Amino acid sequence: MGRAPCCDKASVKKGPWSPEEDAKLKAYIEENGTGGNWIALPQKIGLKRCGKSCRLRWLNYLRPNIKHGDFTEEEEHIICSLYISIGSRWSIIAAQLPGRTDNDIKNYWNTKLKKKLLGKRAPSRRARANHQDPYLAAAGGNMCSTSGGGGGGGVNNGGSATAAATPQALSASALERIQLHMRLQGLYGAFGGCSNNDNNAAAAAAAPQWPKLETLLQANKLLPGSLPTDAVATTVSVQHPPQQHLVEQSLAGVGAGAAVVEAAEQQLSSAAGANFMAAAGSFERPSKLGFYSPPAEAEAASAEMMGGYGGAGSFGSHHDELYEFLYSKYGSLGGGVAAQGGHIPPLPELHQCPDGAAADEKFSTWTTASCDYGAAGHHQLQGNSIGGSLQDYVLGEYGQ
DNA sequence: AAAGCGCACAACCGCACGATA
DNA sequence: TTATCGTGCGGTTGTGCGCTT
Repeated sequence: MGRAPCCDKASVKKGPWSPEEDAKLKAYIEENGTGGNWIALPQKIGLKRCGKSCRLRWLNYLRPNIKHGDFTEEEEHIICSLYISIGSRWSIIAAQLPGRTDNDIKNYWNTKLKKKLLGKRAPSRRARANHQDPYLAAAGGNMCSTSGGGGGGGVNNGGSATAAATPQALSASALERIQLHMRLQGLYGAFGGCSNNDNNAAAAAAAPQWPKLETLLQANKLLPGSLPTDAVATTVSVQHPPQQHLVEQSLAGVGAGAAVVEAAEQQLSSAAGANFMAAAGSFERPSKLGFYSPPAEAEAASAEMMGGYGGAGSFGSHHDELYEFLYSKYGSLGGGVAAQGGHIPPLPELHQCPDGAAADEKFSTWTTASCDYGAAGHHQLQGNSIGGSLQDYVLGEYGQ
């Protein structure tokens, strides 16, 4: 038995909202709130709209303190970092950007930021149906393989990879995240052995370093001088104090640890942070994260990864297909090849929250750091080594 | 001038989840 | 325990505008 539709589709109005409808909805909610029932709301105020449509209109457009357009460089950086970390969880990303809606960020990513970072044009709708993006192919397909035949792709399927975690099954989103990670790490330079010269050249030509990274590095002088530049990773720390919402970006080098992050927070709090603080009150923590439930194997990996933090049982860990793929490929999340003499150093691991606070809810990520929603404004940077595994994967496939 | 095309944004749709009866 | 409902999320589609040919 299918579920009943949320409203009578025949009698509800669709399409753009009129100013009158907006005014009605806004006035009512400002006066009475939603009443905890979006479905019933349109009837109460005489709108021929679906409750879900009302909710969307309010959240994305009519709500106070909504910002549209003009994303700052800091916001772009946060979006990019979080996209690599957690994928297309737009509501979580939006929660880090006060005044921004998930829809806004999603649109901005799909129409501008992705192209800007990956140096590609979004395929036209017409072309989407049967066009494979060459860069995605570079990241997860057969393009650069020096050993595989056709069809199977250039990814080693050995080990304990399961069907669900095979590279063929990796989504475009996961492959995009690999690409972005590589690009931010400058890993495209490691593709010397790539067999497809045309695509390799295209990738190199279209692979500018993450444009804001160097700028931020120079502006904030966060890195110890001894660190190699390609050891840089981006991290994002997030703070949710009750009275303020502060997002800070930091750049941490290998071994720099909490002190560097803390210094970054101090340096940036007067700049980027101030902008976010000005928007205090407009931020709502997502009440539901909708995390994908991992299989037992990945759950065990979580416990391993979270060693020292009390095990998986104390964490609301988030896993995704990329995480599972890397785990199935390496059996653990520690960097191996790259860490043991590879010319690209492992990513930094941050094992300590800058303020040492406990967090009540966390989601781990496969990148170098994750953002946690902490109780009472606490926050925590959680390190892991998935970035190392990712580098192993990349180097193993393309760089050797 | 008009058609084609790409882009940006708004809105819709289906699904999954949590709450509750 | 199960069915139902409301809500939230992410992917997709619709639409209007401006630019190009």
